[in-house]
Amino acid sequence: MATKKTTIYEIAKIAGVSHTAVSMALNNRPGVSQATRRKILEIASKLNYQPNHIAKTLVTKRSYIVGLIIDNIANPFFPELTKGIEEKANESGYNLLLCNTGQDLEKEKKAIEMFKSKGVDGIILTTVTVDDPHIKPLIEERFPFVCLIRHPLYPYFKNKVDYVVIDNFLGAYKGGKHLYRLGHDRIAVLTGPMNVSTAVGRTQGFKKAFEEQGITLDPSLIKECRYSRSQAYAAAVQLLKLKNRPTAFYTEDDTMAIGVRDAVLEAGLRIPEDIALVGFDNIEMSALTGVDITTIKQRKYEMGVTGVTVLIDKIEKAKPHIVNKAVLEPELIIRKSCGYHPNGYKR
Amino acid sequence: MATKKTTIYEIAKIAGVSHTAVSMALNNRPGVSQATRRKILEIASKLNYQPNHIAKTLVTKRSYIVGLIIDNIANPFFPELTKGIEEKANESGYNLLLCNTGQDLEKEKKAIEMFKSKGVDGIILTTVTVDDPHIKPLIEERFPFVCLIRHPLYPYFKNKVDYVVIDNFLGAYKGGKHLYRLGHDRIAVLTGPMNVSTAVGRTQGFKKAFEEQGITLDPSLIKECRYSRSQAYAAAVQLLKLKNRPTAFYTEDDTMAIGVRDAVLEAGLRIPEDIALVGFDNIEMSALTGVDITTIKQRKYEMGVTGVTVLIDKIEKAKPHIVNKAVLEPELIIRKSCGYHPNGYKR
DNA sequence: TGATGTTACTTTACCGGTAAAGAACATGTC
DNA sequence: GACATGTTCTTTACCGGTAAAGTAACATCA
Repeated sequence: MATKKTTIYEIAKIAGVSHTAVSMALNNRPGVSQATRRKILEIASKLNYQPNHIAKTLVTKRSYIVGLIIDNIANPFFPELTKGIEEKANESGYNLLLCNTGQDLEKEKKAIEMFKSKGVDGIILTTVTVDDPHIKPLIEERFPFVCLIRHPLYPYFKNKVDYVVIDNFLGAYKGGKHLYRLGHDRIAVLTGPMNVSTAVGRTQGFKKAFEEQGITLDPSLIKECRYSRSQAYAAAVQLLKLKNRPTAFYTEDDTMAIGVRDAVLEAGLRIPEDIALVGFDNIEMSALTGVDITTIKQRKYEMGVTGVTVLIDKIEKAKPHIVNKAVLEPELIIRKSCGYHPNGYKR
Repeated sequence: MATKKTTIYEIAKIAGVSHTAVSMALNNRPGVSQATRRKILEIASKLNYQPNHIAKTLVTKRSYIVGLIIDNIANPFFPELTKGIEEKANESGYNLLLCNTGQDLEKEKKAIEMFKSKGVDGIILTTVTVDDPHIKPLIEERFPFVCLIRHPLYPYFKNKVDYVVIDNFLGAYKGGKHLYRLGHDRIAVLTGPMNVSTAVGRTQGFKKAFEEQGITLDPSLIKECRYSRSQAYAAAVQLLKLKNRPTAFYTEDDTMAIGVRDAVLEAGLRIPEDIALVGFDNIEMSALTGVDITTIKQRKYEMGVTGVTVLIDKIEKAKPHIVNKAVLEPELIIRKSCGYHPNGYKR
C-alpha cells in the first residue's frame, strides 16, 4: 500500500461524531439517525473513502477471500474450472487467491498453511490424493474446505469431506464400452497417478466394461503416468514399438491423449484407421477439426461454480455436520478418433 | 478462519516474557538473548504457531499479496502467463489474487479498488486500454503496478508507467512480410479491439510490410473483432462469401486464427491451398499436428516472470522515479498454414 | 411522578501483531 | 567511583476497524 488512505477516524472528526458512529453508518447498521447517517455518507464519498479490509478482517475473522490450490494452471483442464470458480466467487463477494502446487505434497502443505495464515475463509483443493495427509487437520479444525475434481478415498475420510466430482467410474465405463463395441480388446491404458481418485475411478470403470464381457485387458499394456502430454507420449512411443501393438489407446486425460496422438502420427500411423483413441475431460484441443478425439466430458465451468457454491455455503451457513457430496454425470463425446459411428457398433 | 490459533501472547505467557520479546525472537531481530530466543522458538514450534499475516499486514502495510487482473483465464493465452507470474511470485514470497474482468472497464475499476482495499502490495494489469482511465489515479498515488502484454498509449502516460510487452509492431511486420513474400496481397485482417495497444501495433506493423512495397491492403477486408474465436469465425464466414475472396487471413491472436480455421474448413476450403493463415501468440493449439498455424510467438511464461519481477522490484525497492520498460522480441514461427517453406518465397 | 424504555450516540476494549521509548542491570573507561 | 554504553527485556502506543457496554436526553406508561 502506497498512500495513507482516509479512515473512519478522519470522517468522524469532520462529521463531529465518534468513529463508531461512522462505522455504524457505513455498515448500514441501526444506531444513527437518518440525518447523521446521510452526513457521514456524504463526507465518506467526498473523501473517496475505501474501507480497510485488513482491519476489518482482523476483528471479524472474515476476509472474503477463498484459496484455490491447483496442480498446474497451464494444464488446459484448469483454466475453465478456475474461471467458473472465480466468477462465482466474485459474484458472491469473494476474491480468489491462487496457488499452483504442481502436485507436490510439500508445496500443498505450505500453500494450505499460507492460505490460513493469510486469513482465507475457505479453501478449494483440486490436488488431493487418496490418502492426503493435509486434510485431516483441516477436518479436525473444522476449517471450511471443499475437494474439487478429486477426493480422498481412505475410509477415514468417509462422510467427513465435502466434494464435487464427476462419476469417473461411469465415464470410464462408457469409454470402455465404446471401444469394446467397436471390436477392440487389445488396448493400451495410460492411467493417471494411482494415488488420486480420478485415476482409480477411471481405471476401474474402464476395466469393468471389458470384465463384464469376460475380457481381461493385457496388464502389460497398462502404464501409470502423470497427467502429462510428454509422459503419455513417451509411454506411447514404447507401446507402439511392440510387435503385437495395441489397436487402441485409452488415456485418462485429454492432454495425455494429445501426447499419444503425437506418438502415433510420428510413427506414421493413422487415427483411427490404425489406432483408436479415447481421452478424458473434453478440453478445447480435442474438439478441433482434424484432432477429433473421442473423450468423456466434464462440465468444467459448472464444476467450478458448484465447488465455490458448496464452499461458500460451508463458510456462511456454518453447518459443520452436513457434508455435501456432488457427483456429476459424465458424458461420452464420440468423435472420429475411434473410427466408427455408434450405429456401426460390431457388438 | 475457524479455530482460535495460538498467538504470540500465549507463547509469551508460557515463556514468561513479554509478547514483544516473542515477536523479536520469531522475526530474528536482535534484542533477545540466545537462551530466551531458543526457548521461545521451542514453545512456538511445540504449539505449531503460525503468524497471523492479517495483523502483521495491518501494522506493516505489507501483505505480500499481488493482484492480477486478466481478461479471461479461459483464453489459452493467459494460463501460461499466469503460471509464470504465480511461480515467480511464490518464489519471492508473494501470493497471487486473481481477477477476471472480461475486458469490462467497470469491472476493472472495481477489481482495482477491491485489490487496494484488500491490501495488495501491487497490481499486474493485463487489460489496459490505450487511454485507460483507471491507471492515472494509481500513478498519482504512486501505487505499485505494472502493465503486462498491453500498455497505455496516450501521451499522458509516456514515461509514467512500467510495462512488459513484446514488440507487436515488429512481430506483425514479420508476419506480413512472410505473407507478402509468399505472394499474397489480397489479405483479410481480423484485428483485435483497436483501443488496446497490442491491436494497434499488430495492425500497423502488418500494414507496414505491405506499404513499404507500395501495396495498400484492401480496407474492406479489415475487420475489427474482439480477441475471440467466435467473433473471428463469424467475420471469416462473411469474408469467405465474397466473390473476390481473400487468399489469406491474418488474425491478431491465435484463438481468432482457430476461429478462421473453423470457418475455412466448414466452407469446404483447404489451408493452405485455398487460404493461407497467420495468427499471433503461438498457443498450444496452433502447434498441433494437423492444425499447424503459422504464428508469432510470445514467450508467455517468461513475460509473466518478468512482469512480477518488475513489480516486486517496484514494491520493495521503492524507486518511484525509475520507470521500467521491457520490450521483448517476438519470433515468427513458420508452419504449414501458409503453404510454402521460407526457401520457396516468390519475392 | 417516578420507573422504564428507546433513541442516538460515545467510551472502551479488542483483534494480533510491530515499533518506539523506557527500565534494569552489567560492563568498560578514565 | 562516577558516568557513558550496551544488552536484554518490558511498557506503551498504534494499525483501522468492530463489538459490547455505558450514558444522556427524551418519551411512555402504570
